[in-house]
Amino acid sequence: MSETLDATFAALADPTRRAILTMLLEDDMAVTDVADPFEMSLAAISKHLAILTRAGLISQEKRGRVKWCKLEPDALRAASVWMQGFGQFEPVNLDAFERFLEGELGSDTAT
Amino acid sequence: MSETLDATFAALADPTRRAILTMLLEDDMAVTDVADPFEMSLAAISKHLAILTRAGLISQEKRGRVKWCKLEPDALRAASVWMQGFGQFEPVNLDAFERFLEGELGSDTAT
DNA sequence: GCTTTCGTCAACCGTTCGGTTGAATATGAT
DNA sequence: ATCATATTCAACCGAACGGTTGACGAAAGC
Repeated sequence: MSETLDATFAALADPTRRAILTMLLEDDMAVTDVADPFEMSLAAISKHLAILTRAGLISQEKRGRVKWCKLEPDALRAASVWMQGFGQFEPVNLDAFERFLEGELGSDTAT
Repeated sequence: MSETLDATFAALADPTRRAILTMLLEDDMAVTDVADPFEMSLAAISKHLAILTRAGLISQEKRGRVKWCKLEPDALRAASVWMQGFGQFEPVNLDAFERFLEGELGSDTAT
């Protein structure tokens, strides 16, 4: 359990990996497409994806020659709960977040 | 902001440091007392405390020859809010989401 | 004063991390 | 069959990590 937190927080400590997770929020992606926006070798991205997979934050499924990466947000729950234990701050500052979301959904309907 | 998250998550990725934070949940503590339950040199604990301080997760104040360590749970907000973003499964515009987070956390964004 | 306690600093050590390159392995397309 | 695409593997690199030890400075105690 402690090892889970180790792996989760360590995985989240890298900006490239956080960016990857954010990209996967939109949709599942192939490894090559994940790598595309980064100025870094495919092998490096492959390693980052392996770390995210080991932490359980994503899953990878090979279909044909393409390996699809899928966000597994449930893996964040343990870490989130741990942090809530320190919650002198509000669990979620949801007021602002919801206002943000409403503005978002109202203005940008392009997708 | 990205650097803040880097530092926060990296600081949280070590079980010793998480244990220290948990101890400080109870009360402020002197460095020596923090080190006491660990089977590790004082210097090592001192380094861990420096990392936690750099991440803003604790503050240290020297009174006399004793340096007191105090939990600063607000520093967890940035990380917590970031993770909450993965709990909401609306198709969010992520650029706007980033801007939202920056506005939310603007107070602690070091220059 | 001298000594003890508190804490950091500096140098070192082995391991892990984040990246590179080049070769290797599958699978798909022609 | 051949060629191209998708992805990983293996070896390597420099930097950072987590720990140790020993010396050091600053504040308290006797």
